[in-house]
Amino acid sequence: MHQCDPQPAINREHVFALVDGNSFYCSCERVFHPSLIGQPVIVLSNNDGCAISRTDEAKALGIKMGDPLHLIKHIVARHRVRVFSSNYALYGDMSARMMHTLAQFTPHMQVYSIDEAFVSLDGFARDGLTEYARTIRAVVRRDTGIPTCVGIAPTKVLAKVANRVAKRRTGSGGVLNMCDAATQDEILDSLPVEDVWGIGARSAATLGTHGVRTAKQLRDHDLDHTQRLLTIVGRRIAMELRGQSCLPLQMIQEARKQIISSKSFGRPVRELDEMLEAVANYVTRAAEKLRGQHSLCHHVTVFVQTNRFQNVPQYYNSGAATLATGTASTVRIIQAAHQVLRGIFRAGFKYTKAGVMLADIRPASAPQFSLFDDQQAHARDATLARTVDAINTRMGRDTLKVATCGTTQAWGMNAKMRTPCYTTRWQDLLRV
DNA sequence: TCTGGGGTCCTAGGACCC
DNA sequence: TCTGGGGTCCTAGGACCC
Repeated sequence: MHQCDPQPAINREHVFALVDGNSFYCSCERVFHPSLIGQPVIVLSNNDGCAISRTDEAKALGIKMGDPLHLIKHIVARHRVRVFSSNYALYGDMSARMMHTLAQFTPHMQVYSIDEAFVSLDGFARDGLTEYARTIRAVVRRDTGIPTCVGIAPTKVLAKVANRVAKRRTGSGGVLNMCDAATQDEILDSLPVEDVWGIGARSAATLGTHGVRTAKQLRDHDLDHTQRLLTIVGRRIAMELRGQSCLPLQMIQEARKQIISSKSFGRPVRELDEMLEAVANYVTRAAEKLRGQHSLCHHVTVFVQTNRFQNVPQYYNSGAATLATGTASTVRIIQAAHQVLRGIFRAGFKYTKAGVMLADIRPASAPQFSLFDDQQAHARDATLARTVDAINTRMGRDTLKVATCGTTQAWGMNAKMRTPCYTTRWQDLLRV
């Protein structure tokens, strides 16, 4: 019996609302630059590489998600597209405000990503759902300045569909209620199957060879066959399209099972010394996150790579080390990562990217020491890290750091069009 | 010159054990 | 020619998401 098989004995009706910020990063920029309203705006990925957020006006100019900036320069110039480097401190803070506002409506919500949340509307009167969603939208707009759309449906997958259609249909007022069967039929029939949440290009191609091209066709396809094609994941999606909820609201944010810090360099790196410095910085970020969720890691992976888009000598390598005792100590993890790096680094290449992954993550509350461990040393590590974190929280990131992180970071990333951190740094507060 | 970063889940297959 | 069977654990790779 599959865990998502229908359970007629219970047959509880759910209602999910998916609230999703429109062009979220661009909208954050607009909050602090009202002159951007009505203008084409894009926000770039790290190193000012690709467009990762676009307003409707920018989309209308043909700018696609992930388009490299240097390939759309002509559009940007001709139509005076306003371009911003990404400012994650600002977006993270705006996200927190949006989620805080949503939480005032119900404690039953799941923060799904930086710009969207599932909200449970179980138990609300069916005929008041759309109006209630309009209220939620209006309050988020009023209290944060962020425009949103809301999709309402009996399952998460359908709520995703409803949200997507609400964004596209002007006249929907930003809200679409897909609770009734007739609306579901109509919308799923006109939705390409690859636009369903969880169906990517590969799955869509597989389904296409069996004549399944729309969301409605996937919904009505034989479930066992769908599972043979797309594993249990596909079966769940198909069931959700039928209105049978298999993806529950996850209100608790579980601790991360892996933590990655990887970035392209602002310019190519050739020397081991610079690479050691970069890796030390990446470990510093990852270890901060690790301590932030009160975990220890037992495994660290390091990788280095050259520019895969250029016709130059290519090199990629990765290596890993196991930490006999779990640790969240920046110093200890840097030591391990540096040892791995020395093993995989080859001189003579122009490296453009490196990264660090922490894995085999376990709670710090129950550390397991090996027989020969110096437990007092680990306790000292923990105390040191706590002190450093406290100072950096108060005085700013990297006020205190490990010496191998260097001071110049000449390899660091570019962000030439970054707006100030209006909400998270005193010196960047708006003056009125 | 210039092409993101950080996650999750599932499955298959190998190693190992009894 | 025939070469056990069943279980667990781990890892790599695929697919997808925002």
